[in-house]
Amino acid sequence: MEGTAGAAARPRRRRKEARPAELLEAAVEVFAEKGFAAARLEEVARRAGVSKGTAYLYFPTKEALFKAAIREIVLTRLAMGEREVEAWQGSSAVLLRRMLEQWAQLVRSRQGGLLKLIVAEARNFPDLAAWYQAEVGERGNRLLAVVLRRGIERGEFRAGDVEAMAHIVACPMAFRAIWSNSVGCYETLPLSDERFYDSYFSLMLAALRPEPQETPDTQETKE
Amino acid sequence: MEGTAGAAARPRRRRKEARPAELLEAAVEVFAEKGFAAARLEEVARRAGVSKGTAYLYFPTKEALFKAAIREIVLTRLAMGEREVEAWQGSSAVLLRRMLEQWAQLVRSRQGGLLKLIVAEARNFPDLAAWYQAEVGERGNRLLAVVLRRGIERGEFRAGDVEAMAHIVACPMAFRAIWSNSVGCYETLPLSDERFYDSYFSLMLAALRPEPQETPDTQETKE
DNA sequence: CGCCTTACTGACCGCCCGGTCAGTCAACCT
DNA sequence: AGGTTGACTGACCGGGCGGTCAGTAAGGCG
Repeated sequence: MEGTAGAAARPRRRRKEARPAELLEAAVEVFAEKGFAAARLEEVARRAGVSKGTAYLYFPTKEALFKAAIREIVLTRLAMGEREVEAWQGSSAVLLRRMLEQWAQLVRSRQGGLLKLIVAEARNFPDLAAWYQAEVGERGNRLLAVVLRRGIERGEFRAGDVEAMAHIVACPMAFRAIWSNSVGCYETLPLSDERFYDSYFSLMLAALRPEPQETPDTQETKE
Repeated sequence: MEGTAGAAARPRRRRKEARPAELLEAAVEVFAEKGFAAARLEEVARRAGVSKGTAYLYFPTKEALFKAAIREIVLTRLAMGEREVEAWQGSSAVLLRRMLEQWAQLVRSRQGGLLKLIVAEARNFPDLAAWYQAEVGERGNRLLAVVLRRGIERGEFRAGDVEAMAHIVACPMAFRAIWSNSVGCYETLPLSDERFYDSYFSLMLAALRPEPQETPDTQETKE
């Protein structure tokens, strides 16, 4: 926070402890904005309030800084969600909605561009892609699947291929995370947050609703 | 096709007509793989079976080639869809499924990485982002909305915020288009195409299904 | 068959940025 | 205060790539 703002006329100061975190935060911002290759280390350093040389005191290469930034920011978020799911007492629909809303909040934050960054650089950093898929993608999906399974057992949701359903339920959020931090940055999104989330939750809950007792496909075509 | 494959020991040939298209195709491939900044013009030229100098005979700068490639590839696809929707006679659910399947096919093609490319470079090329949003994103969404509106009028789908619903229905496809051309390139996707599409179609059709006649939200409020 | 046009080549240039390191000065110790 | 450490700086280097252009030969024409 401090590095980003007060870069002007700063007297040279020694702050060994705070530097790495400031650099990582600045790095995620710049990398998410420009992509790895187009990002300039001098700009990362400037936003962190130090000179380029300083960055190299803490990270040996541009690539190391890049990977450290992603790993650093990503962790510790799912753990919170996992704890909440375990402790939850109320209805599964509300739990589901709560989780998605927390994700939405993350998307709007400073680090919202992270998923886009991963996607953009996956083919240049296959090891990073594999790590992300396993450690974040799959783990998040498992968490959602737990919620769905719980809802099915309680009779709130209809049964089905739980993991696939979890994945598809997550897709609109994931897509919005990517889109609103790329194309949506310049062209205002055609769909307001409110309309998007209203329709999103209502469609997903409708999709998960148990089948009606009679055959579902339009016995009488109303009109 | 010819440029990509037979680059070895090619005798120098004059083919003024075919060059631009070959260069554009190679360009989309390389740009989608590496991103704009990391892509090398020499590699684009090599895949098109020519030398770097030749590329500059047809496109003045790297950026011009980049934008031409995207615009070229993107167009003429929606028009087909629009014609099909207009002429369709059968059920809206089948039409919807057909459209999504055609999109899925496009994603698996050589140009599948295009959406990922747009997303990755949007912040470096704001004008391109705006153009894409308006000319492709919104137009595609309008097309889907037409299908939904048709389904609602025929009593096949439930009413609602049609444009928002169209957007959300499209999200899983869009996300898969991006993901399978980035992270999914190296880590095999945890969900097979078959499972994904099965659950996708079934969830979306369930979401669009008209409300049951009794009050939808669990007549006895448990919890 | 020889000449001319021009599509095509690839060696070359200059800039830009990742990475280095000799020097500087803030902070702490005594 | 003076000395010492080591966090920090920024000028510098070298390589790599976007972009150029003088030269080469394919192909058409008389």
